[in-house]
Amino acid sequence: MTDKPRHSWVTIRDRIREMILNSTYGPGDKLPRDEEFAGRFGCARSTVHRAMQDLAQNGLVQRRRKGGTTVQRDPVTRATLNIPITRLEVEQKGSVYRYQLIRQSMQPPSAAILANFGLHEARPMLRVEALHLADSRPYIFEDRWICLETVPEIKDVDLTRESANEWLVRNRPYSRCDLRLYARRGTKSDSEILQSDVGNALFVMERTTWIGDAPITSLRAVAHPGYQLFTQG
Amino acid sequence: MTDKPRHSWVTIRDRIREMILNSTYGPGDKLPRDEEFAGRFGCARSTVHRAMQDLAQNGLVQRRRKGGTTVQRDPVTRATLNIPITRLEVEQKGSVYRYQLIRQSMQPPSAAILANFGLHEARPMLRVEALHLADSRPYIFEDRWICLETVPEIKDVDLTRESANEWLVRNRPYSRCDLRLYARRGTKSDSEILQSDVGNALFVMERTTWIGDAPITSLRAVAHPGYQLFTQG
DNA sequence: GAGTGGTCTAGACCACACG
DNA sequence: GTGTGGTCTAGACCACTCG
Repeated sequence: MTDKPRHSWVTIRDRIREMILNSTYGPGDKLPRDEEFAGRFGCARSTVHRAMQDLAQNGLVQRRRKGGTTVQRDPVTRATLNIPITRLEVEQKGSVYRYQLIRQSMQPPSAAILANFGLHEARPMLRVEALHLADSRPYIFEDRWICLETVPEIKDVDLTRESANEWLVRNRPYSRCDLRLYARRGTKSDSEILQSDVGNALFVMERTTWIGDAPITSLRAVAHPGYQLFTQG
Repeated sequence: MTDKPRHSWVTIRDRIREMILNSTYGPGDKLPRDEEFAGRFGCARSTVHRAMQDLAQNGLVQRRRKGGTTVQRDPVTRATLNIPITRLEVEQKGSVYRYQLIRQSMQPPSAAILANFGLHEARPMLRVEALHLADSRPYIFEDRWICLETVPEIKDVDLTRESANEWLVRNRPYSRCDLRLYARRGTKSDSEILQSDVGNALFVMERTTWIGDAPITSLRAVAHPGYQLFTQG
């Protein structure tokens, strides 16, 4: 039955948030300086800073040096997607995972892939097409390009045994990730690979990653009909 | 041409990340204590803490009191989606936004909505069906339920003028948001509202929000064919 | 130039989780 | 119990940016 410490940054955050909610400070308003809040709450400035850091991260306020802290005028809904390794995703659903390499070859990247990376000149890349299966049924088909300059070791990996997805996630942390999600009607080619009806609604995820400025990989993953992507757990 | 301060937490973070990348510490390995790193780098422990906070947030390491810091065994790709107010999304694309209220009524929530909220008993809710248009073409159709106990003021809002989306985002910050994304074939009803062909692939976003434990709203938004959802800018 | 947030430090204590 | 991360403090200086 212990109370929350009066000066915990969580408490401070909730108090400030409460003031925003009850319109003590409305959208676009400037909040008091951190130091002012610190004095008012009887805590250290750094505690207010920690609270503000959290509010800013959740998009409720905006902070600028000299400009101060303002209540976000047009809040955005922020949601964090956790995209696990496909094998683990399948296994966590209690299904048996299987993986199948379809094609693998060195290719000059298509214009679309170059655009994803924001590159102006072609670089040597490895293209890998593979299918992830759950209980022997097609789960996700991925068409992936890997930059050989950034990831030369990939040439020595046996991609018939381990998926590029898994190897990369385990061995090549990225510093930036672009994501694009959309729905698409299944083509004849989709239907053959995913064993689904032509014209079915398919969920598509396009993902491009970099380490620093160096491109790592860009892929289009097409999921089986019925696939859903969630936030959190 | 100023160098980055030797003890900036960003520098410390990059150094630690580098050690993880070059396999000084591999997946599952335990990292030295923060204090150990601090001594090694010649900085304060809190600086190491700040660096670790960032690495943990990006899913590269996992931290536990007493258990120490370990390199994440199965990294997850984390992507943050920014979902703006629909009106702003449309306007930022340079299109003219229009909004159309289709239906509005008090209704007992369906079982699916109750499940979204994790509620066991029905509560009074307002159901709002509305269409967002871009350049007079259907953009997103939303079917929304709003909990009247949590948001009683919504009864006094003129939803023919302002969308529930906009009013809620501006006036009801949330503390928790669940998101579910998937693709679905358009039904006859979809095709009429969105003026698209029956059977088209539609992108669906289901979103449920709470403030504390109190349910705010739960909605299903169906986008026009061709809609894409991005990360960041 | 000057005001505000961002960071770094050194030290203290707390809280959780493992043995 | 005990070790580790989490937090809080007080103070100093830095860096961005607005006027």
